[in-house]
Amino acid sequence: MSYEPYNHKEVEPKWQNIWDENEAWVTGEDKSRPKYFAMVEFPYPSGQGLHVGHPRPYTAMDIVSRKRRMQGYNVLFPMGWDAFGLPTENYAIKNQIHPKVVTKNNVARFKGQLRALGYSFDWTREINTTDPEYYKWTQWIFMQLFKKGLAYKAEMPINWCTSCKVGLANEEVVNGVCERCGSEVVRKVKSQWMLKITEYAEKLIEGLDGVDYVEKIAVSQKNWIGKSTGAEVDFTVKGKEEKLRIYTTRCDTLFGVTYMVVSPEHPILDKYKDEIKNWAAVEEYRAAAARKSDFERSELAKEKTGVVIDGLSAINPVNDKEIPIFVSDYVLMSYGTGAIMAVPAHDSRDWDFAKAFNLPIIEVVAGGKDVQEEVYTDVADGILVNSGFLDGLKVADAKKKMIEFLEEKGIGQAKTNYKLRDWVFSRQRYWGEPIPIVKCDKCGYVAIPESELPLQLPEVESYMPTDDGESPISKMTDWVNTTCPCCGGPAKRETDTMPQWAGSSWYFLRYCDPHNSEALASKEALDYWMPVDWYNGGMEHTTLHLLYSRFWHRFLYDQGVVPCKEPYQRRTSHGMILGSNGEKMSKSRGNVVNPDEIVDEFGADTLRTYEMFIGAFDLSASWQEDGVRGCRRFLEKVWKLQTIMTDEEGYSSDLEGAMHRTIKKVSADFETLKFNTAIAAMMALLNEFNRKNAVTKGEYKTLLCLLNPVAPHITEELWQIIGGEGYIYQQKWPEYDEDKTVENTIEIPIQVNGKMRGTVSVSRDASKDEVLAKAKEAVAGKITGSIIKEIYVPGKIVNLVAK
RNA sequence: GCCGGCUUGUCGGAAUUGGCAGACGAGACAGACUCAAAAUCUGUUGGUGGUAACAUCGUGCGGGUUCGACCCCCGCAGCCGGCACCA
Repeated sequence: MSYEPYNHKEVEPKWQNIWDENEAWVTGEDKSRPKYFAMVEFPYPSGQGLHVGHPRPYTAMDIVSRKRRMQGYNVLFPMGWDAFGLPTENYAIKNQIHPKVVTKNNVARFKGQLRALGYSFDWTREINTTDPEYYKWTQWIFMQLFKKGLAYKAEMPINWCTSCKVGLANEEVVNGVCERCGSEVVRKVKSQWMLKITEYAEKLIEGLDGVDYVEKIAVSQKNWIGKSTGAEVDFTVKGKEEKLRIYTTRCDTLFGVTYMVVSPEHPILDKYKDEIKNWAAVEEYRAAAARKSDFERSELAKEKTGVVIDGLSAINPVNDKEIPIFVSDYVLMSYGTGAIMAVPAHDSRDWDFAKAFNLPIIEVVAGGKDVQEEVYTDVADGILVNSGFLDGLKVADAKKKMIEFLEEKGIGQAKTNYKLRDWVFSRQRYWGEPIPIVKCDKCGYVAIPESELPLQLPEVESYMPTDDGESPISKMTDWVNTTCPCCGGPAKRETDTMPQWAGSSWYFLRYCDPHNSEALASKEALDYWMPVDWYNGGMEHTTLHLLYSRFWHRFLYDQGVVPCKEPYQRRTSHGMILGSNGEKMSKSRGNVVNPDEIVDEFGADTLRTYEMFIGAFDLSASWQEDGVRGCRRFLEKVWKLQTIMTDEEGYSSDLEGAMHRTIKKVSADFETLKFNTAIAAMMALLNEFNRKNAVTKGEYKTLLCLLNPVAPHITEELWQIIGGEGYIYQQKWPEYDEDKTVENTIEIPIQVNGKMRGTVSVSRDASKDEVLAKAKEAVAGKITGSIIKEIYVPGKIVNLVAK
């Protein structure tokens, strides 16, 4: 057979064009076929273009999508752009180019790069969060949240980025600095739009039961929501009617309380200002705390600081003991009630604080070491002591009994708390969705009529936030001044915009029906396509994006807009691709690899194969150029098989088992994200052909079909060269026969006292006695003493225990 | 400090989840082809001892459970990631 060396520069564009002409990846309209909705996280189209990290998840889900098509599913595998965001805006500010233009250019670049990688995205369903026809529905969903009371304005201390001049959600503050720009974050009071995600805390926990998320993702969702059950207890302020309410998960330790702590923002301080003798010191402490971010206040291994409130003290309601009250920044106003009871014997933070301030430590759970020397927190099996009516009880029983007592006396009650906080939804920025609300002096905040959606971004002269931190839109008085939809009087539009998370919180719905102008998607489309069957994304989104989008989706379900409670049936995550030095790729480290160069030199199929072969999909992996070369070599060997191909359509008898085993392994590994071992299995099969120096046409075809999802261009070309029917992407996924995956004679390892001493060949259905007899014979000279125990795991191993 | 994850040859990484540790790839070494090199092909390749058969050690460290442990349990160290001292 004539043979030309493999030229990826010809073959890859050729097939990309043919797929386009054939509309090979346009989603089928036949809703009687079983559907499969596979989704990757849509990218933010940054100015840097695609990074080698992007193709890892895209290739993985492309493999799944291509396999599903070959299995006969109607596949929806869409792509879009999460295009609102700060880098674009910052670029616009710097260069005075409209962010719309910047976005358009970046999208064009990304799209070209993705095309060159041969992904089977259905581009007829492309979406862009900055398109008014898209954000019309983002605004519409916000409006529904507003109408149901889940969007509200609140004056509250927020995280304020001194550089971006925007408020950040707690979730967006990383290591005490702004997640996006790295500048210092301080606390500032501002009126913000908030979304009541906390109202959905319980539903968001429950929803995890019905879906298939990778364990660690489900765990981080739960930890983030942070449900805890405990009790609220009222302590009396001595000599006053005033009650100081605390939240505790350890109400069994109430007898061990030796002091109380309130957060620096606690209202009780201002209220009794005049009676606090050391007010100057308290005020100074508060001022210092206000300058710190939550993160700094919670910084590790920090010395406990605080000031005793001289002039106020509290009475422990269970034993009427008088105890001091401190103010300290280790207590946060944003969790619980902003005040705690301190039990130094059994809480390490309280213990540290008590040691620092020389406060008494009273043991109330026995079982640890001396609590004066060491805190005792792991009290699951502990028994209550020094605790009046709780003495002798186990911790769990003591909790129950104490709650009964508190409720009976009216001084406390059981209470469930969540760590989750409401979502700060406003940004004082230009490049985001306008919030479709006006403020009227008479009517307050009013939603604009739905018929006026989309509320489009006005053109502004400068994208720079104003010095007072208001959005640049606030200067557009023509746009800002409007009439109240309620009373017709003068009103002002909201000038804050939505965060980038908004557009990505529902995009999967739009993919189902992207051109619908009547609704975010038709009921028919949603009924058929939702939920997303498999959603893969980065670990960095497992708390923020995932939780926000689940929240919006669950809300829409409650409103009857979507047919299912949860948006994603299965969620997996991929690991990062690191530089060859094992560090994160970054310009400053000089270890960035540009995928364009790899595609140019080695081809898209090689890049795809390498990114899948690089290591376990969910772990980070470091980029090795030698590994890329190895994958190119593999593909070239597959290419060369055409020179040793015979005309037989079937499998040769000596390789039949290997063929069936490989089909089985590759099929299973693609489902469990073990792309690396799937490719290794195909390499091993190829080596078999080369060892024989022959491959039948039937064997070759099967290998090409298995490899096609990973390396679609070269396999398509080879399919044509060897005269396969139609296109390879239209073939059926290879099937295997379970019986043929098992070999008739198997090698059984023989151990003596747990150490390998040899192997024996036996037939697959050999009896235990037969195997043991052979085994003893095989290792006869290696046994000292007599055999006292014989272990045979059928088909696996023999272990002879001798003494 | 808390919560996850990780630690296996020279390197990237496998190991059907308690059953032959090191698949597959890379690198290195040797050979073939070549005037030569590259490419390609073939072979060898965890350490130690031995001509060899083979023996022995070996999955971060220390213990344990088990006929048998990379895998399970207890303790420790190092690295990576996340974090909101959550009472």
